[in-house]
Amino acid sequence: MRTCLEMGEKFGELSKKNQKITVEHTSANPNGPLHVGRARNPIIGDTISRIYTKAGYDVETQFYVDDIGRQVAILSWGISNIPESELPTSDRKKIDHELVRYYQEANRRMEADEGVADGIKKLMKSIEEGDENTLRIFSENSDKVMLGMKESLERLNILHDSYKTESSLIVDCSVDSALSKLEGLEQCEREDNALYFEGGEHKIFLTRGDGTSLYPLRDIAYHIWKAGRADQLIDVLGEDHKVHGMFMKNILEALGIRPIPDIIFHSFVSFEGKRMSTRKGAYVTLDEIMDLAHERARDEVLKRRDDLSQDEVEKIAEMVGLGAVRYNIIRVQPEKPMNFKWDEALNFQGNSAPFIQYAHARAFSIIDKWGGDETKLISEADLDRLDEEGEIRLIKKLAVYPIVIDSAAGLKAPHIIANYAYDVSAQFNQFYRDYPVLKAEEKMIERLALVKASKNILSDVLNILGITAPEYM
RNA sequence: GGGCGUGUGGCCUAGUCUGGAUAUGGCGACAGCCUCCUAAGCUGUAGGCCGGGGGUUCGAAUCCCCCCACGCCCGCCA
Repeated sequence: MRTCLEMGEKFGELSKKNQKITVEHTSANPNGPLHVGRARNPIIGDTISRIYTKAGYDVETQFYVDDIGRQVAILSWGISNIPESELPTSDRKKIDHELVRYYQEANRRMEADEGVADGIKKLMKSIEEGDENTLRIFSENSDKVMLGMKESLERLNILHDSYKTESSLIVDCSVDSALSKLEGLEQCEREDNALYFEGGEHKIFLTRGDGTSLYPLRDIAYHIWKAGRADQLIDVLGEDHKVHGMFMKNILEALGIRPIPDIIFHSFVSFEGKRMSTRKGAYVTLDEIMDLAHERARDEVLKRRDDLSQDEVEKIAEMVGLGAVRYNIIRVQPEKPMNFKWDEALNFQGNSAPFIQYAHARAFSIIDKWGGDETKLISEADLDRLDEEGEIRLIKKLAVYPIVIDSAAGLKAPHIIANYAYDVSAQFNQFYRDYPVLKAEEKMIERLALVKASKNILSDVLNILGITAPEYM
């Protein structure tokens, strides 16, 4: 515990590894707003990045933008061919919400009308032929939707360090160079001039018969590119990419590329038993749930505080509401299926973010009321005097923090951090109930030191979860 | 049909890699606790043949085999 106090926020930080890790996450098709089904990916990716940073690695997070794929082609066709007057009104004034209407309507028309399908095919073809005008249109549309997604992610405290567009891999010939490497592989063969990789009983097609690239090839090019810039790669992918991921690793291995990515697969968040779909418009958007969480949190704040300014109320509502959303998703192992339920996502009690935030606020409040010199706690406290059961239990809980970081990183299991945060909070709340601090007959300094150490860890662990630690709530 | 994953009280969940003693918590329900540092808290009660069956073992939620249910994938889409 002395170490914990002396190190402050640095406690739990593992030795510097001098290793660069690139974490790829989110990488959602820029065709519309992020929905809750997709939100699991960025939350896992961002948390794992923060865990690795804490574990001593140099982490870069990256969003792989599919700006030339079919989804953007459909979106672009819609934007160029459908007048806004033929669309339903947008559910909110936000660029990704507005543009997704074109995507959805284009999908509808594509199914009903072969001419539309052909139009979209034509777009795909010209992008593959390197038509600069089409590329410009695609990137513009993709950028616009990305703007909206970034805004949503930022609100959730998720920022990518870099973005890599698929088109850039074609333009700089990374795809061509990957292709020539692959052609030399004995597992690669051609069928009607289309190159494929033979893996078990599966054929993974890398190019079309006309020589244009397919997603697996471009993804390999991307990973070769990434491998040249990092010591370790982590990808966060949905479970629908399992086969793809496995073959990509095999292919990279066959090419002798290193590092091979470690892939964290997560299952989807379904809604009312069904998978969410951007195309069909069957989803709850991330924006929607963030707004609702904020509102719910505001109600809760107002229920118990009448002494705060409106500004303060809104600030707390944002911290608490969004914390609840992030926590609810990260607390469960990635591979477990989740069924989205409003009352769980907006749960503010028990195993939830507000519970942890509340413990932090309590700890902060004690230190704040005391108002002394915190640095003195380290030198003046005789920590051996903290020998009562509840004190010892809390100290032990705090002490394992570095081990928790290490195993969460090693197992690539962000939910371990969430569970730990809950455990510390529960233990702190029991300590809070059983042992007076400021009114302690003796041991006040010692207990203050323990409160301070708890507060440090709580705020640090919340930070790893990307959740704000409030000073009061 | 094949591959991968998931299955733990009414609901959600930890533990499964690395087997160990009465299986972890939460929500909900019920019963309590604010003259005392924030009750978004705390305490107690009820609720579980750990999907089913077989096996390995002194010992299995955990390892092996079979089966069942659910999800994802099985395109010259991504």
